[in-house]
Amino acid sequence: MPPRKRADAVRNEQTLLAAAAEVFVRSGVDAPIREIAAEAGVGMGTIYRHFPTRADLVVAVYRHQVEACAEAGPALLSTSDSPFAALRAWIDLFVDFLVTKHGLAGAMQSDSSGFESLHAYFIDRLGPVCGKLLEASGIEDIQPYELMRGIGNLCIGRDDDPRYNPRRLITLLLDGLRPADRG
Amino acid sequence: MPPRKRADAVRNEQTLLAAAAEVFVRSGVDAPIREIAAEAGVGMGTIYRHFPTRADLVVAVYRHQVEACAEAGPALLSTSDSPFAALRAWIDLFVDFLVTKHGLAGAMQSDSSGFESLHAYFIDRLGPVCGKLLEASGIEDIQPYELMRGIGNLCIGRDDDPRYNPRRLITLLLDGLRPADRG
DNA sequence: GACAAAGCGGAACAGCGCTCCGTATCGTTC
DNA sequence: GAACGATACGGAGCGCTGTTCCGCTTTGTC
Repeated sequence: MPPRKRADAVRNEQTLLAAAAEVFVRSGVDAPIREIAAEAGVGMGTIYRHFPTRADLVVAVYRHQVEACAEAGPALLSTSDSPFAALRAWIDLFVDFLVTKHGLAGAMQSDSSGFESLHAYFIDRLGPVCGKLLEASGIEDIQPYELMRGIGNLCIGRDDDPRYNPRRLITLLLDGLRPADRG
Repeated sequence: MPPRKRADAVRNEQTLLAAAAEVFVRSGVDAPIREIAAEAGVGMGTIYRHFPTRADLVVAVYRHQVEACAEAGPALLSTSDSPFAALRAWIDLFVDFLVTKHGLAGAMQSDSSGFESLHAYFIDRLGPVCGKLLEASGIEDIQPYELMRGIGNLCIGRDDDPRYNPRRLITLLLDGLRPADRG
């Protein structure tokens, strides 16, 4: 078994998560590592030891919310009027999540350093959930990966432009998917 | 009237355009300025003098193709079976353009330095064209800005993943827009 | 208290955008 | 073709990033 972690290491990890959450809100998930280190009052080495890649840090900060989103899938399926309504509601949650975390949607598509595995994490955790909802809705025109990536892409960019509302486009997409005999 | 440009300046500008086009293909539109400078065999100062921002360079390289796309709008309208078919064909051209220029779709949404005005250029030049096509198709659910940005966003990301095909999603979007009585 | 082991800090290096100014080239004038 | 101002060029240098690496500190244990 692995040796128990030192107390200061545990403390620092918590401090870092709180600091990162704060900085992500203020400056987006692309914020400089130095800024997060400063906010936490630790050195950069400490960040890299606890979270080797940027994606690790982002995942750690948002893990609870991703988990909640994943668990909401089956729940919605059992409480909604129809499977398709559940799908719509779930996608609403997903979009809420993406648009409230500055730059997260962009980071997921970014091929720049540190973010590669973010994409994979979201797909791994939420893809199957989305798949169940699609299946229950009888939608076979599209795979979960493609739908989620498309939705993620539509959420990219500044959200302060009244001319662009990703939800409208996502609604259109979903309308295109809904077979005629479903609500 | 402005003084005539020096011969070496004209020569360099041409060299730079050719070099940038080459590098954009090889390394995407995010390629380091130094790489373009090296390819052209000039110093970085020369690039910045001719093209003060990155967007200026990108626009200069692709101006002809954007122009062609803009002019294709009215042409398609007069040769297609229906206005909606023209819209679809035009969007196909637009998507072709975006997916063949590595990173261009991403750059248009990028809020990072140098690319801000790219977005504006595309909207200014192609937005009205798209607007005409929407109008002729009788589509009032969506504005050209929103549609173009949505399409652009859907084209973001690596294009070597068989699981994700932006055209499928764009087709769905368009299906959602097509009123029942149109082809 | 002593002593590994674990963890920490931040200097240092590399890559990038962008500026700035000494130098080279051009076009013109005689 | 020589001389000279205007124009344009090159690239060193600055600031900001990510990332590594190692001497020093703290911790847990005996």
